[in-house]
Amino acid sequence: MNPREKRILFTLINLYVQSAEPVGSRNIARQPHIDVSAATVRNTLSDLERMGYVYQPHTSAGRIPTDAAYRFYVDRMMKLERIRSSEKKEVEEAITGSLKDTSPKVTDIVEHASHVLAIISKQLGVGLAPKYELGVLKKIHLLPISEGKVLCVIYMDSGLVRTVIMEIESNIYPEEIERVSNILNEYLAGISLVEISQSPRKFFRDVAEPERSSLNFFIKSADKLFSSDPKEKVHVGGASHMLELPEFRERDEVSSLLKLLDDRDHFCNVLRDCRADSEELSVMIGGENRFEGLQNLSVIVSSYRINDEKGIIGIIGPTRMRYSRIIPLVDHTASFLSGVFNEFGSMLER
Amino acid sequence: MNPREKRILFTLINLYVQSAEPVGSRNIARQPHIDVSAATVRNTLSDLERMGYVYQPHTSAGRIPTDAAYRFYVDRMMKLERIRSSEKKEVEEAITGSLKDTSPKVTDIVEHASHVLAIISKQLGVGLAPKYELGVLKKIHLLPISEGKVLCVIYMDSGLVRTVIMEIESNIYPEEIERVSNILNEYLAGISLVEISQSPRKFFRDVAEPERSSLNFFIKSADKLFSSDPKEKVHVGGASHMLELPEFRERDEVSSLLKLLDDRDHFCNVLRDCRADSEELSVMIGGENRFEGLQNLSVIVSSYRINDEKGIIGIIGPTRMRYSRIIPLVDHTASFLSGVFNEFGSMLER
DNA sequence: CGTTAGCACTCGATAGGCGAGAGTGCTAAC
DNA sequence: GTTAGCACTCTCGCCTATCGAGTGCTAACG
Repeated sequence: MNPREKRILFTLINLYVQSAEPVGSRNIARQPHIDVSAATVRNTLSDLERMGYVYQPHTSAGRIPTDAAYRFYVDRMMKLERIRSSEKKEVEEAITGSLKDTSPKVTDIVEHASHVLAIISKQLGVGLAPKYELGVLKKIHLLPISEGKVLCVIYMDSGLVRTVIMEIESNIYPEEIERVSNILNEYLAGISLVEISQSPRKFFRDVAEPERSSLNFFIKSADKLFSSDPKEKVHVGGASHMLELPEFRERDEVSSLLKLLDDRDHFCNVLRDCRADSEELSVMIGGENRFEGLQNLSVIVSSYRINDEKGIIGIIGPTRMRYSRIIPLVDHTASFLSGVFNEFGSMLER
Repeated sequence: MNPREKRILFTLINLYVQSAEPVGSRNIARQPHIDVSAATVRNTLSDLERMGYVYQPHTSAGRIPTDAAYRFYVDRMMKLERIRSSEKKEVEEAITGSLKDTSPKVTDIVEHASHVLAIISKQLGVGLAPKYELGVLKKIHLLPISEGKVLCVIYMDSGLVRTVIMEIESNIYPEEIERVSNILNEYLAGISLVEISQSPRKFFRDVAEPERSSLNFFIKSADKLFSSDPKEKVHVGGASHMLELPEFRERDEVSSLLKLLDDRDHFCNVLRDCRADSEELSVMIGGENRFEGLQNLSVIVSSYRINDEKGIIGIIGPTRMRYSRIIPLVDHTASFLSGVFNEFGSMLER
């Protein structure tokens, strides 16, 4: 692609992002730094169309950028804007503010963060809490609470704490539980929860009787204890802003958006899919998304961290989006979240 | 209202609920049990209009029932249908199925229940977890977990257990915590959380030094411990079905629906408002709802119980709704939920 | 006197026609 | 290689005509 083609494509994308309407050659020629006539622009546009960067909704309409054009724009053309200080402040205050809640939870903080992203970007804000079972176990505490029930307090290396109620046979004595508790800590500390839940038995090979058989009640429930919630904690919000955008004038678009909102489980997969590679921030444009409801949408997500546990935060909007503005916004939000969790993570419940 | 007017209004409502289109006199006259001519029906319709039970969207269109008509229908005319056994089964399986999850939580079960309601009714399913602070404290357990942090396990009379991490000054010794724990149990068992959080001091009037001053760290955080989550756990789902309904052909309707979905907090208030009176099941029709986004929607909710704690479950749909079918559905779901919680409540985390 | 048939009238929805405007591709001149 | 000019295309909004569903009113009927 030669410099002029680049310049013209760049201008076309900017104009289309602003107006949401097919951009004509005259309109492009009028812009600064173009310095050629509309006719020349037309020739160039025709070339760009053959290369697959623009298309016409019908003959005798202006051009619209394709997904490929946005991809090229994001990878090779745009210059990221500096995040506006007012927006930066807004994000940071939302996150630090949510720390002041009664017993702030990780999920709640992530929810706040995704909410503020939705507001600022006027698009769909999404947040996914970290997969807690990727973290490493630090300590485990068994606390008999009633006949046949034990409260199991799981301390993660990251400082997170989670409690689970476990059912056991009622003929197990408190002393036995105490003993089991000690063994567990001896053998499981420093192991990630995934590993433990996958094959709990293998860690206790060299435990002899009678401790061995006491362990059984624990092993039975181990997969339940350490496997992830069946339902991941995902938060989506800000759909009402999206409705204002011209791309949602058609019912079908709205419909596929709502379907997305309804099916949380699927939604989680979509997000995880976007983050399958391990770069920090990822941008999926239109058809690059596997899920069909997202064909006309772009997903901009970044991961934040609580020690070994990774979560996802970002926005979803139409492919026609101010990438150069939104990307720094999402990026900053994610890294600020990581920072906060790094500092205060150990005070948080899941 | 004379018998004929009643009969005609009844028929009109049924036809309108089916078709979503203004109902004409000929159409009514054709129906069984009417046995008068279209002209007579027209006269009657004119009377019903003067009484405020029907209206025309424009002259020379058929009639549409008003909110008042639906109210009359629900209160005085309809005969509740028997819940279909297939639907009954669906509801019950969804709820009992969610009990088999890893460490099932009350909120998750309620979410499942509201989800299945959404599916069956093809409308918006809503579920609100109980306000846990209305329940009565049974026991409290303080567990030092690290420098300056105490895990506080709260056992409710209902069998629910909740854990909160509390921060304390780091110069408090484990033995002191133990002592405080004993005092707390002595003085607070059997009291509802609301009461405790409102004025924690008053319960410890006759505690003398030195225990007295040890209690201070607890009293300071008491309101945090026992007050409700700042954010109530509400679940809404099934919006995509709603979009199919003809009432959502207009953008405005969709827009107000999405606004409702976005503002969870407000939404909780709306639901609580519906349930302000303490009847079991309540039906709010269109304009009877205070919140403006609900003017064209009906809310059918019922409360379920976990001992002293009350939650809400139900559906939201257009005023044009099969009340006689939906009401028993919601009713059964709520009472089945109560039954399940009554039986298994003590095994559940919040 | 309540009920009914008949009729004129109203109004929304639908389809077709028309002109304006925006934009293109092509050609020929610079 | 670039540009001006031009014929052509296609959408969009607007207007009009037509159709049909439904009403209210009136007069006749039992």
